[in-house]
Amino acid sequence: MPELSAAERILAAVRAIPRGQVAGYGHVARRAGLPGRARLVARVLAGNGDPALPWHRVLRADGRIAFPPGSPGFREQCARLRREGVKVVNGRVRMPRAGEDLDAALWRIG
DNA sequence: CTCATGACTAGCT
DNA sequence: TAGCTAGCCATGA
Repeated sequence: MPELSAAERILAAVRAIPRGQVAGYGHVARRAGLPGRARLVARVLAGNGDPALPWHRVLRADGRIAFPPGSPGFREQCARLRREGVKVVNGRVRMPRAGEDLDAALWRIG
């Protein structure tokens, strides 16, 4: 039998993001052993059914929220991030200089 | 099979 | 920073 499915690994990677920190779709995919599958990560998140999943900690590569500004998802993600102390300005998260040693795929915020 | 769509990226201007 | 382009990948019509 196969190991964990791609979706399972992606969900695990998302759950591994510590509170108050965020990661990009591409980084999550890489962390899940699926390099280049950022869009797959998006699909999985869109179809997840776990309310405890910290999906709001996943952002686009440029630090922007992936939902259209003003949409329900956008506002929800914004609210959740702020609740964790993450600064969100204009639908974008303050990113540290994208150092190369961020192989942890996590960006410290504030 | 082809075409369109999307919670994506990287590169260039 | 912002806008545009091409590439990418899974799904569904």
